[in-house]
Amino acid sequence: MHSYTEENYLKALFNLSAEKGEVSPNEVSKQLGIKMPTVNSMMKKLAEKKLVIYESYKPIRLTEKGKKEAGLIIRKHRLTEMFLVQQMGFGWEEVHEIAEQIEHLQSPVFFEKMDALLGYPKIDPHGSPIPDKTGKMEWIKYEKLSSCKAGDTVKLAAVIHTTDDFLKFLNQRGLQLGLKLKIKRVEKFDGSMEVGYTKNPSEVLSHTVCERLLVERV
Amino acid sequence: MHSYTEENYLKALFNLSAEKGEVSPNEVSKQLGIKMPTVNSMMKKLAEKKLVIYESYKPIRLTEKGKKEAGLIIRKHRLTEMFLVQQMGFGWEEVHEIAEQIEHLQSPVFFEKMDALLGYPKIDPHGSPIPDKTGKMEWIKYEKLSSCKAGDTVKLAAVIHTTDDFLKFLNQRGLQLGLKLKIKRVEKFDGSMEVGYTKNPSEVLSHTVCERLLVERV
DNA sequence: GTAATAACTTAGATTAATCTAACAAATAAA
DNA sequence: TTTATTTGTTAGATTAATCTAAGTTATTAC
Repeated sequence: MHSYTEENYLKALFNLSAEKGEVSPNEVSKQLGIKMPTVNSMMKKLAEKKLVIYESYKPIRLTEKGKKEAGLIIRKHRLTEMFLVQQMGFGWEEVHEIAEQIEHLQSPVFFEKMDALLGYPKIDPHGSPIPDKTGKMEWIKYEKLSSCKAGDTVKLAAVIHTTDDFLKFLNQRGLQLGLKLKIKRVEKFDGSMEVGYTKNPSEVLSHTVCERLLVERV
Repeated sequence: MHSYTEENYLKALFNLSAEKGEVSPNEVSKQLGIKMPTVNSMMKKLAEKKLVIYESYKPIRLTEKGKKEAGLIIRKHRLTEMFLVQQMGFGWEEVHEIAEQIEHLQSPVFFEKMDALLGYPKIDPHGSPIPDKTGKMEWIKYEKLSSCKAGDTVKLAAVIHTTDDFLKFLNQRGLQLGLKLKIKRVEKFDGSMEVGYTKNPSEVLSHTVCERLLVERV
């Protein structure tokens, strides 16, 4: 359908515009590590194909068609991550790079098989929602750990900004999805938190970390 | 390392030159569905990279380096086919197309994991040997069914020229690897054979089919 | 052994995706 | 509000992979 390259732009646009619904060429350029003039001409091309709405000096917006296409690529990415973890035994910090490649495969049966083998999962190994077959995706309304208070007990539901380093950091501390955390103390001046959980009665997490952990109340 | 395109040329060269050790540009052109001038310039490029030996109006030969690279791609292809059949439940007629894409992924860990999960298989689902980690591959010396005689009992060991149609033909007749066949009759004038096996006491196979089935004596 | 055919090569054009250099517009700072 | 900075655009070049058209070399057929 679309080229490998176009798919990567669509994905970047989808992720970057998630909050505001629009992105600047500059952001896309930085995200993909591609120079602005290249982004510019690609946006013209995607606009031709009715995947984005784009006018000079105005922000870029995905069309409905563009959102759908992007959602379907992200679906393939997240299904793949789930497959790599659940069926192949990879760690959650290892799967992103592989999924970046597999997401571009053109083979509906392959992804349908994955989906079926996994029992039609709704989330990926990091707790991010897997878009449905129409490309639509919805985040469950989790709270950030950073917005919780001392005394709260919560369950780790998702991780955002999942770089390999961050995931390894969590691995080292035995922090995984589903883990029940008791918030023991919140440091006012820097927002760091002391939490306790099964394997570790006292762990201090920086504000930056707490901002990246999404939790459910228990 | 090499581009997707280069990899496809290497694979084609490997397969086409398997018997004689050399190929003509014309054969490559037909195999890949690419016009001769394109093949010509790609051969110059691969010669630059020391992957092939090529001089005008002479046949093309892979260098040792070229054979190794090609072998490693075929390794990835066949490991993938095995994975798709054994771990994901695909039929042997469905896997080629998917493997054509996955073989180009750049992720050693991914293929190592596959290999391990499969128990380091030596053959793919069609009985073709999987090259080792150095790209080397050896065919076990099977016999063609067509070279057997009435009264022989053999075991189906591999299938060659495995088009989807042919594999579906075999599926319909319950012919699968490992199956024990008794040769009941060989028709002299057209080389067709009547064979019997568990599910089917009498099946007539054309000479063309018998040429594509490799067997071991039992 | 020449002529016809097939195979091969060269030359030059095209498309996709990228870049740099230079210019234009919008935003931020003074 | 003028200037400086950042952001965005245009123009033109580059590389990889392809093509068509035209010419060249081998091979096959007579």
